Amino acid sequence: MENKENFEEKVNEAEEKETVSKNFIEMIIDKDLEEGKIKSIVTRFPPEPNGYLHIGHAKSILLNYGLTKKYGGKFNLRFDDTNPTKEKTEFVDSIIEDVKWIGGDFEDRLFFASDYFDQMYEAAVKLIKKGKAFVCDLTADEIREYRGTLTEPGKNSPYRDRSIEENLQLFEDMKAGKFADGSRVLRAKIDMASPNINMRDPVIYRVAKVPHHNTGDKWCIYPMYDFAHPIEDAIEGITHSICTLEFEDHRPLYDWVVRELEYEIPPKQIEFAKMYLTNVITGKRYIKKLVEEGIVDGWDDPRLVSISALRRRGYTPESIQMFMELCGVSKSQSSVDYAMLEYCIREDLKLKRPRIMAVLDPIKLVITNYPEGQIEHLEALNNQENEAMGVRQVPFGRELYIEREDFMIEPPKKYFRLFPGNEVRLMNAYFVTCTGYKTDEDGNVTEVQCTYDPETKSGSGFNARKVKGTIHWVAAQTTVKAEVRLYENIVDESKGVYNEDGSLNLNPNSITVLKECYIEPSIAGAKAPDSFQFLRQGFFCLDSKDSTPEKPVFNRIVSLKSSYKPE
RNA sequence: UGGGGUAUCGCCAAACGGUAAGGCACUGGACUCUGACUCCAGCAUCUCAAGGUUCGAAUCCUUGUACCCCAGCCA
Repeated sequence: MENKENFEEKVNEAEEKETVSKNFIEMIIDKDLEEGKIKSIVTRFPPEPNGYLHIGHAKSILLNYGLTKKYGGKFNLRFDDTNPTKEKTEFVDSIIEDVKWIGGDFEDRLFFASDYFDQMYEAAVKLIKKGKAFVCDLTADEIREYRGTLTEPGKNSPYRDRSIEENLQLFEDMKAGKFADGSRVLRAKIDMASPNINMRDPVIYRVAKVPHHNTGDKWCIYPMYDFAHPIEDAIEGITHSICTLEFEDHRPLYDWVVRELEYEIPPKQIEFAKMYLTNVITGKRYIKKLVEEGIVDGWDDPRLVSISALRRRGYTPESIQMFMELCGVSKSQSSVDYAMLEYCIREDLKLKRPRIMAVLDPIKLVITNYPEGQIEHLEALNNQENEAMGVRQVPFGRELYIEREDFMIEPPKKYFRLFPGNEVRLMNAYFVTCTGYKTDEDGNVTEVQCTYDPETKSGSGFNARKVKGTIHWVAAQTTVKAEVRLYENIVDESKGVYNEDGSLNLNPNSITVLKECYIEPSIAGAKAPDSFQFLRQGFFCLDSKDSTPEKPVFNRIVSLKSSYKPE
């Protein structure tokens, strides 16, 4: 009796543990919903169009979008384009493409902060009228001096006590273009002695006679992030404005703006820790340099982790979504092992992609007892773990190519592949026994000779004897020639990311280009972004930039795991 | 030496006062027409440290320590 109860208790406990725990943001949302503060959630991804999106942005997109999927809310894409000196339409287009590709479905809710400039201007006027903002004539340097330091309070601007009327007039003049860039700014009137530097009368509007990618020359004054962002959020009815940790100090200012502007449903800023990945380069300065020096092939070089690079490398949106799910969300700064990303792409692709044979470093194998000129078509499963993917015919003949590393003249212990006298299985074909080999004058193996046993044909059910090794191959006559690019991490953290002089300690083997690879003919007709498992080697995709039907180029997305250790 | 954060396995990360989930990585073993996959087993007597409160502390209190962010008219 007692035992039975214990057992049931344990079962219940186990069931409880099945429920996935919520992250801290979901707890906040649950609470807000429960308390009736909001009826449903609205989130947003607010990039500034000043560059390409990378894996860190992917986390933000998927976090914000994922929350609205979970809670049945709405997700907006909003360009935070309040500084025309840094922004370009080119980036708007690439960001939209990347957000869609990664799976952030904003439906028809594509917005621009710049579309709210009128409302922001009105908001600024409202602050002035409340005596909560003033026009300041101090220069940028003077403002910095007046601001004080981390440990010393600042002091009030001499212009802080201008009358509301004068401020109103001056601000209107700023808008009318009567003042040069940098000559005057609008500042919030808060507290120059605040221990939080962001609260020391922050600048909220500046003059910049620069055309804007969206509003053209309509404006010559532009709002600052700290002022604009809460307004953008409020206008769109954002309930949870999720950003990264470095904005924690800005939250009091965010809340101040929301309060002074008296929004009915105040948006709430929540900060989470950025995603960092091991063994990758994300710094713009470094990437720019790598591009300029020709070390990488642009911002979408497959060794980089911009979204376009990941896409070109063969990562799928699903794999990246799985990755973000696995990583979780928290407030502790962390760096996720790149191996976790690799796990996700293998996991996503393993049942979805055909598994075919490709020889990357070919060496000829001649089956001396196989009829010359004969070509036989052998049936092969496209994916032995997913039979729905069907079968294909693979041509087999007397002359094949096998992987150079699958043959050794003098094998070490536990080497299961081909060596003189040893029998292995040619995958999808026959058992072959090595009978000899040829070398050139330097002793390099140029050809391996075997005999085959017709009884051992794949699928025949032959089981009179077994072999330890199975190797892949392609028939020499029908092969498709391709270039294959093998990638490794661009830096190795265990060896140090930086040299003593501050330059990057690059992995010299981050790319290996193999020009003469042979692939089974079923590959013909494939085009980017198609991807495949090359049996025993890894997952590969056609390169979207360089591959052509005449000269296919493959990128290695990720290798297969291997417990084989040579020696 | 101001303010704001964060510290739980090699790496992520749960646990919300009831006796340290899970994933990745790694290590064994089984299976195998991929040295893959899958399966099975192992992997924190302990939560930055030291005190304290409590029947009971990763969770509360005290005092420290380490790391991250902030002094743009950038976002």
